[in-house]
Amino acid sequence: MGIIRRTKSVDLLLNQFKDKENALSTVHLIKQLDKKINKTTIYRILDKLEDDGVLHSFLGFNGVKWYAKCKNCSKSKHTDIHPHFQCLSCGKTECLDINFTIPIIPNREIMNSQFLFQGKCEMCSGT
Amino acid sequence: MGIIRRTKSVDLLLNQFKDKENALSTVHLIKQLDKKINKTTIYRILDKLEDDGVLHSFLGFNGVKWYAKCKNCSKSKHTDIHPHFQCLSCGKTECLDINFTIPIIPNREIMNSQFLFQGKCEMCSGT
DNA sequence: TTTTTAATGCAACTAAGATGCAAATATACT
DNA sequence: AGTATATTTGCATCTTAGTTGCATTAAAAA
Repeated sequence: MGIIRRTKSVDLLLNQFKDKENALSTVHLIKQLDKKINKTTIYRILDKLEDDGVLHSFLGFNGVKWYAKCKNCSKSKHTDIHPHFQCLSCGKTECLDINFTIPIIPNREIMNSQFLFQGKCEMCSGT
Repeated sequence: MGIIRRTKSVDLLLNQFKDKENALSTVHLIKQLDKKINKTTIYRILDKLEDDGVLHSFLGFNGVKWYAKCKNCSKSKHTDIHPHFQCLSCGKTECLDINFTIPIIPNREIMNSQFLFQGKCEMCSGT
């Protein structure tokens, strides 16, 4: 369905992703925008922004939904296929700049994929 | 912690996985074993069977937890690293017999991974 | 058979997300 | 600008997966 009107709430949400390269969870966004946007509205706008190819989403290891900016996607055509990474120490969750190819599996048509890693991020691995 | 006692409930649950190669969701198991085992018990036993390396779990695209038999795992050492597949038509969810290697990502220590695909299974792809 | 200890059921709770509807607001139209 | 129209929003309520505490039950050990 996508975004039709440029509302205050849409701008507030988009601002959260500005200048930030890592992913943001719904839980985080709801907490962050408490008193400013109702959580129902947040869920709805995120949904629409994903439809529009502005954001993409994935589920973290605990089942919470995360959103991150798309780079080259358009309406209903999410072309970014990359793994996501969650840090066990600091919780930072991000897109990895690694191009993953979907394997060819005999007799099966693959239409969607998700690659998720968990471990210690650059900051927390202490290198 | 793992399974210590061989109870009726443990047997009932293990029976669900007998002769079945595909994964089973908690939702399915709870429905299936309704009136026989309490859902809390189901969650607890699944948890323990995973600890024991009998089953492994993963989250489906909708955030529901799935369990499948392990092949070569032991207590606290899950060595199976393979993708999982969910059929959009029939819902069948299964382990794919494809060995995936975790990529080396500079400065990041990867401790856990998940590969999930969605599409049409052998039956539903109409080949 | 008794004792010990783990497993179970139950009720209540938590938390993410969805839904229906009336009120508010952005955009189009004149 | 002022009004009409359709989309958004907030709110209350609901749904559903999963968890917790505790008293009771049932394995296994003594």
